[in-house]
Formats: sequence, C-alpha cells, structure tokens
Amino acid sequence: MYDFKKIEKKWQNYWEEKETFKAITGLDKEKYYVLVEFPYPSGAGLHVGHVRSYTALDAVARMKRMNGYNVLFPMGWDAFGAPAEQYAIKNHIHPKEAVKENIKTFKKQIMDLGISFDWSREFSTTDPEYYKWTQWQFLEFYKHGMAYKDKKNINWCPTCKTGLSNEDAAGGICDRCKSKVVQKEKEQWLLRMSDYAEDLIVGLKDTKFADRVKLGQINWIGKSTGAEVDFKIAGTKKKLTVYTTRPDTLYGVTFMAIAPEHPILEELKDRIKNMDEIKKYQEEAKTKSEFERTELVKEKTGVKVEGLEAINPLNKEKIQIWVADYVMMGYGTGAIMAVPAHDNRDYEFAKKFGINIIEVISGGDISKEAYIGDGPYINSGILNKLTSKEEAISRMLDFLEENKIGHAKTNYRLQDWIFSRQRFWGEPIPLIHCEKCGWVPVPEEDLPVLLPDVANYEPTEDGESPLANIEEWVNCTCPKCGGHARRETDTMPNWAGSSWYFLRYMDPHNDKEFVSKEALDYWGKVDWYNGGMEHTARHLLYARFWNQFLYNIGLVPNKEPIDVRVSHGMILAGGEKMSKSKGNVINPDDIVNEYGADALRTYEMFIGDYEKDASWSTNGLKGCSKFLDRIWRIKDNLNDKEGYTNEILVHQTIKKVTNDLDSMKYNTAVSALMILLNEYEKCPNITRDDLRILIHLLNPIAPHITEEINDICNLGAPLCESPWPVYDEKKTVNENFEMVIQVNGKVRGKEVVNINASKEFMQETALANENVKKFVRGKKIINVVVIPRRLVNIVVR
RNA sequence: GCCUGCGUGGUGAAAUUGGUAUACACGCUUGACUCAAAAUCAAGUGACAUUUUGUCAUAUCGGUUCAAGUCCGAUCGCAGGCACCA
Repeated sequence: MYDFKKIEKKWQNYWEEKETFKAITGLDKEKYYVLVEFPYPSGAGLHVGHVRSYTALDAVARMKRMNGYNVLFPMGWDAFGAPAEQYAIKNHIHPKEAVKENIKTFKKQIMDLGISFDWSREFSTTDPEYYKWTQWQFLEFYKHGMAYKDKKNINWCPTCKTGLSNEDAAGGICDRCKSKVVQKEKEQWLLRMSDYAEDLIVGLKDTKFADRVKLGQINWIGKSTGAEVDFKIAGTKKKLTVYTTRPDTLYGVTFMAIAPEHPILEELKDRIKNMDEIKKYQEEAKTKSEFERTELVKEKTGVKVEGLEAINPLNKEKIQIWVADYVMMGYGTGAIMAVPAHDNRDYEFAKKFGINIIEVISGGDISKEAYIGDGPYINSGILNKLTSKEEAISRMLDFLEENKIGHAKTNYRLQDWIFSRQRFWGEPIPLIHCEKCGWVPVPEEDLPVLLPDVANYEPTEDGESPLANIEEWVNCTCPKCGGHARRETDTMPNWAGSSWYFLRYMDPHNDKEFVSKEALDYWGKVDWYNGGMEHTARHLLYARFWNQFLYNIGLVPNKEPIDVRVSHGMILAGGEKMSKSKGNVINPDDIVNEYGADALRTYEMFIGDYEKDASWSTNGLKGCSKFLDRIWRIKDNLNDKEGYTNEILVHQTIKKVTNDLDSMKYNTAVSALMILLNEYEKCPNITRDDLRILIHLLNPIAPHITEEINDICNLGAPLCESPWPVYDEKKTVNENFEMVIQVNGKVRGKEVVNINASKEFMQETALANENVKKFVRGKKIINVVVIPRRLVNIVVR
C-alpha cells in the first residue's frame, strides 16, 4: 500500500499555499456557485454521511474549475441552537467555548478529507460579525410589518422549555428531543410567512429542484381551493362562517361543528344552556392534545351546543351546532359545515351521535359509509341532475356570490413562522420595549445586540428566556425617548442564521452591509445546492421565504435564491441509522487513518445511487482501496510510446465520466474508471498519456493520489491547474459492432459487422448464421426487423 | 387513510431510456507464488439440464409490441413524507 498519509498531507498543504480553491468576486470568468449545507458542529464530530455529500459536491466543484469556471464552494458553521446549548450545559462550559471546540474538530476532519472549500470565506452563524446582519435583517422584516408579536396558542416543548414553529413540531413531536409537544398560550414573535404561501408555490417553477423536493414543499404549503359560506344563527344577528372545499354538498349539511376555542361560544354564552358542559369539554380538549395525537384510532368526541341553531342558507332548514375537537381553530375559520353522507369524519360523528344523514350525490350506499365518489346530484335544488363535480361547484359558487352568502376562497396550511425561542443560545431579537413608545428597534449603529457573558444560561421553569433573569442586560434606555425600557429576551430560532448564509458567503467579511451589491450581482444564485431531505419543509422553505422578502424590498437581485437542489441518501449500517446507542457508528477519522481519504471518498462515491440510502460495507471500502493500489502500481509499467493504447475506450471513458459527474451518477463514473484500469492491466505496458487520462478523470473523486502520481511520473502540470479532458464523439465508436441476431425475440447468434452496413447486408448476414438457420429452417419468415448498429430480429411462424 | 418513491444474483448495484438482463465491485470456489499466512496474480461464479447447446429467470398476474427490468392495468411487499386540513 502506498503512503497515503504523507501524500494526502503534502497535497493539502500545496492547495492551501497556492490558494488553489480561492474564489475571487468579479473575476472575468463565468461563475459557478456550488453549495453544500453547512453542518451543525455537534460534539459527535463528522459523520460518514457528511463525507458523502461533501465529496460529491467537491467532485462537481473540482470538475467545474477544470472546465474554466470561477467556482465558489464555501463552508461555514450553523452553530446556534439547542444541541450546542445542551452540550454546553452538560459539560459545564459556555456554549461559545463548546462551539469553538467543536468547530475545530469538524474543520480538522473536513480538511483531512481534502475537500476543496474556500476556507477564506468561513464563518459561523454565532459570530457577532455575522449575527449582527441576521438581526439587521430581522429589523427589516419588522419595519415592513412582516414581524409581529402575538399572544396565541403555540407548540410548546416541555422538555426543551421553549416554543416551536409548526415546522419544528411536525406530527406533534419536538424535532430536537422527540418529546410530545403541548399547546401553550404565549406571546411570540412571528414572521408573516403565510403571506408568501402562493409565491412560494409559484416560485418553484423558476427552480430546478428535484421533483420530490418540490412536492414536499407543495404538500407542506397545503393549498386548497373552496368557499367560505355564512350560516346565520337563528334568532341572533350573528353568523358562523365555514370553509369548505365541497360547496356542491351544501344541501346535505345536517349539522355544524366548531372548534372548542371558537370565539362564538364566548360571544353567545348567554343564550347557551349547557355552558358548564361546554367549558368542561374545552378544558379536556386543551390537555388532550398532549397525548391524544399519538393515538392511532381517535374516536370522535363532541358536545351539542344547546340553545343555538344555525340556518342552512340554501333550504333555510334549522341545523344543530356541535363543539368538536376534530375541528381545528388554526385552519380555515375554525368552523365546518358537516355533510355526513359524503365525508368520512362527519359520517363517523353523525353515526355516533345519531344525527340525520342526507344523501345528495347518488352512487354509494350511505347506510354503510360516507360516499366520496361522483354521481348525479339528488335532493339538491339547483344542482339536481348534474353529474360533474366541477360544474356543480362552479354553479354553487355563482349562486353563493349572487345571494351574498358566500364566496370562493383559497386556503393554505402554511402558517406564520413562530420566530421566538425561550433559549439563551440564539440571536437576541433586537427590539426594546418602552412603556411610552411601545416596541422600538435597536438602532443600526448599536447592532449587534450581543449575548451577555454569564455563568447561568439554563432554561427557566416558568417558560421565560434565560435572558430575562439577567437584569443588567434586560434594563436599558429607550432609543426614542431616553426613558427606562426593557430588552426583548426571546432569541431567534436556529433556522434564522441558515436562512441567508448562502448570501453572506458572497461577501463574508463586509462590515458595512450584509452583502455588497457587487457581490450579489456577480454570484447571483446558488447554482447547485445539496442538502438533506429533512430540510425540505424547513430550512429550504425558510430560506426561500427570507430571500423572496429581501427581493421584494429590493435587497437581492433574484426572487429565487437556488437553481438546482439535490438531496443525498443516508448512509446506514445494517439497514439502520447509525447511532451511538446502537454502537454502529463508523467514524470517518478511523477510515482516513487506516485507508486514506481518497479510498473513503472513492468508496462513498461508488456505494450506490447518490440520492438513495446506502449501507456501509467495510469490504466494499477495501475494494476501492485496492483499486487505488492498482493504479499506484500501474505507474511502474509505462512505455515510451505516445498517444492512447486503446483510443476508443479512452474517449468512451472521458464521455462517460464527464456526463456522470454532471448528473451525479458517481457510482458509474467510478466503475467506468475501473473498466479502463482493467483494460490497462491486460496490456504488457501503457503509455504516459494512458496513465495521465486515467488519473485526470479520477482526480475530482480522489484528488491526492492522482496529483501525486502525476507529479512523480512527470506527466504534466498539476491536475487541479489543467483543463478537463475533452472527448471526440467520433472516436467513441468502433468501426465494427457485434450485431445481435434474434429469432422471435430470442438471441440466436451474433456477427461482427461494420457500423455503416446496410440493412440489406445486416439481414443477409443474419440469415446466413448457422445457428440462426436451425431456428428458421422449415418455418415461414413473416417479418424481419433491422435496427442499424444494433440488431436484427427475424419473426417466423 | 392520502401522497411520493422503490422491488433485478449470496451482497452493493448496472442496463445506451423499448433493443444482448446481471456491467463494475464485494463475497465465495479452485489454482499459482510461499515453509506458512497475508498481500498479489490467474480461472470460475443467476438457476436448471442431456453443458460448444438449450430452457427458465428482473416481486406476482395480465396487457401493448417484432422486441418489456423499462410502457399500461391489477395485486402483494418495503421505505419515506403528510395526516381529524373540512
């Protein structure tokens, strides 16, 4: 085995000294911006999963540089947030120190891999020089009315003792600690992300995201089209407005259901006869959400509101009103019209409480279940006899609008972004509350609002931020009137810093602006962005929202910040996620020490389809290590000839590797190079050109060993400074090809034929083949299909 | 329940986008070298059989086609996402 330790160190030093990977803003070259999600520098160190995506994008970056682009391939640290804080609490050090230590470890590990990052642009989201601008941008949101404080029921994690966004509490589970989330009423800062719901869907068409990523975002935004309809409450001037996607079933409404938190209950409490019972149900609903959510079968519950009745605006019939927790206050209007005949949930509820069921679409059997299919409308006044759902809905919408009882309405599941965290380790929200002036932004010249250096930063029991206990930090003077005021003590979520870091990389040391216009105009969009699928509904959505806002207020030149988005699959061990508790974690350091960075990189590229999960196999790694050893050895078998020994195969390989690296098919790129090496090993010796082309094509994946061979064999300029090889399409095809001869679709023989052979000649040659004759003899030839450069199929009977 | 993928040797996986199924690699078997082992090299390796040849085989069943791993329909299984969203 070659001395990879020495070689890898040597070339890493060479790149660093020569600043080979430094991106220069404004260079008269076409730019290319390659980005891989910056890591959270956890105490656990680098994971083999990081190695996979970093190597993949490194290969792209290295190839693009050789293709003559000015490549920006930066790296930094996303270091605010709960894990760093908890790590620090556990180890009794300040999170600042913990982060510093972890970054040091991560950086060393990444540098040992020889990834071609431009380290001159490195920063951490926790650097005051960086979070100054995160705070500055928050104030832009605030000044444009896009940030507001509101008291509302939010997701609260009792373990982390902080509020969470909907995205961080998906499925009712805290994303950090997996605790069940409870509802808690709290004053919170929010960003008006729901205003951008439509733009976030429309904008996707200006991106080249992988389909599964686009779909994930569209699903999360959850657009639905329907109608809002007003139902009068009998004997009052009040009305209940419902949202429905099926206004065509209005004649089938037999009751209404409202969320337990619905304000109408308070407004009309004097008319309600069973208020005590309802109050009790409301209390139950509040505590229930805690554990009820995880139960698989949720039986419908509810309480009838005695004393109130609604009027169906179409047939004027009086219908019951129920309070039921299957209606959510946070979606639509918090009230629904229930059509048990044609909705599963309403059906279940009506059956349980003995409520009337009216069929309005025929075709099903409503004595058994709700019918959700299509069919002719019945019992439906103006809609009777229609059969098309679309037509019925549009007819009904017209009717509702003419009679001013409803209108078309689009709803989104996407909600405003809860932006407050009751934690220490985050960017302080730069606002000051003054008794006289209300909320006042911290003036720009006073930014950043620094986190205080204190001993105690653990979360408090009462749900306040730890910052609230630090009197000397909280108390301040109002920037407006000079009177006494208090700072906001909530901090930002850890997704704040990562929502714009890709912009900062363009101009990371600017202390006058968040990024210069010059840098924004030159670097434009991220051309190729890689990250985990788990960030589809969070980081990627937040980043697009943030950028669209900056675009709308004229701060960035592109509405969409990212062109191509791809996602890597995970690396598993024995089909399971690697984890400390299972003891199946592969540490990249150990592999680099034993086999070298190039072997690890090559193996992770060879492991399988980049977008799919893959299982770690140490034997597979050894195979790739062996491949590199064989290349190392073949350099001792050079002859004095020039040119390529097998020119066609070389051109085929250049073509294959180039196309595969462009389309992230790393596994087949490596296999093409293995095939080339296998061919070289069959020759008594090879030319210098043969060797140079092999290592050049392998260089983006295994950069150290290839540079070393190039250097010691004197094959030419360093590979990282040489243009990427080009192939000649004409030289990728042989003069002759192996023509396949089929009889009735089955292979019966093969003949070598010139690629320009006529169809007639191919047919004659096929029919003359001895084995083919055996299958044709005595039978009638019905048809002969001839595909040039491929095959002949003889159809007989 | 809904949406999105996926199902190919003992294993990880290829397949020019409808045209030779199993490239490349791992593992295994045999041989060479060696006192021996490791490493390395060579040969073999989908199943079955009457073994220079043929039959069957890409989850299962059916369809389209001269030709299907690839397209269409149904079924089964696995993974991921969303989930009382009206």
